[in-house]
Amino acid sequence: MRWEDLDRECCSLARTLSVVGDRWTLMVLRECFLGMRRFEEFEARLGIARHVLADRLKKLTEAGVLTKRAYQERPRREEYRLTDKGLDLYPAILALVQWGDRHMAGEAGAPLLRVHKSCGHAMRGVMVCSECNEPIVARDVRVEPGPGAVEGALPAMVRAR
Amino acid sequence: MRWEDLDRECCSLARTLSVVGDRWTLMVLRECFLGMRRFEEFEARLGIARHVLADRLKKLTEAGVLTKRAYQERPRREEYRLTDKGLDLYPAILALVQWGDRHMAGEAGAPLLRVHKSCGHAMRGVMVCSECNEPIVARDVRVEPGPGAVEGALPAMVRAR
DNA sequence: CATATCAGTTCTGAAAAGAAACTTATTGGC
DNA sequence: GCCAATAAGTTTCTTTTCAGAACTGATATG
Repeated sequence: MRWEDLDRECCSLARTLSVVGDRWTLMVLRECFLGMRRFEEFEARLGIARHVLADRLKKLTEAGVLTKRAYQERPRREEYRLTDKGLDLYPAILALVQWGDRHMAGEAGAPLLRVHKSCGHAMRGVMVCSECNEPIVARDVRVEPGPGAVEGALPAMVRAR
Repeated sequence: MRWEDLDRECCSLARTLSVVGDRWTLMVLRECFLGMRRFEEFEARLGIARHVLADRLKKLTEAGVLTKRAYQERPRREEYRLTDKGLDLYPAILALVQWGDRHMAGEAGAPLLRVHKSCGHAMRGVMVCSECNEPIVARDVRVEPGPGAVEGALPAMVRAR
């Protein structure tokens, strides 16, 4: 299976991974969320091979996650910014970071704290149910075919319920 | 840079990605959250090469995300289950899936619906602030050095604030 | 006019993935 | 007893992708 074909799969995770399901891509996005915008910033901070960085920035731009805009002419220099679609990835990246804070940090603790500007507190993100506002745990969620479901693509245990 | 070294990086995202930052790994975890446990189930549903699957299951087990347990002796057959550490990845995977539902689904809509068993409603997960319970958007979060911070590892714009 | 900056591209060897056959242990049918 | 089937891998071989380093091109600076 080629990863480019994943965007035609009937699975939102596969479709998402066809865009961001790559280590370097996610690391580049982390830098974007920390305010980085320029090619050399990404390179210096990540230690990524330049052609891989160029490739990831191009793909993210084509996918509409980043936009490329000139920040100066003569010589023309471009920078990359998150689009609204890109900014929407924040919960996913925050969830991954928090899992690392919790399960992969040493005794020292989390390397970064996040402060919610609007309330002023150091915070964690908590996934809650849009309907009852209670925190979500995996065992409390059941899956059903949705409007975009394709026959045969669901696992037997989902169909059976 | 080798990805195996990422777990020693001073960045929780890098540390997380050293464990789950691989397309196949995340697809395997999706199957785990859908209730799959056996080697052949993973293989049949994902179309993954067998030695790649064996490698990912081994790494996830070593990382403590899955546990291997025999579901029968003679012949001995093993299955893989999510540990608590693995179940903790649910918010991250849900966030990725929902991004796909929102930005990558066709006109047909999301392939799956998720039902919150405890309240009975079809739901989305919403990332809210642990302190004020308001939904989190990227622009509303500021980063500060945490207890596990390492000098020089923070971007200039974080140090400057 | 040599050097520096920034955003890339090109080249080459190494690592990882894909496809398919092979292995091991055991049960069930003929 | 022998053959096929099942499940969970392992091995082998080929193709693709990746990492590292050097090179390019437009412009500004000393």
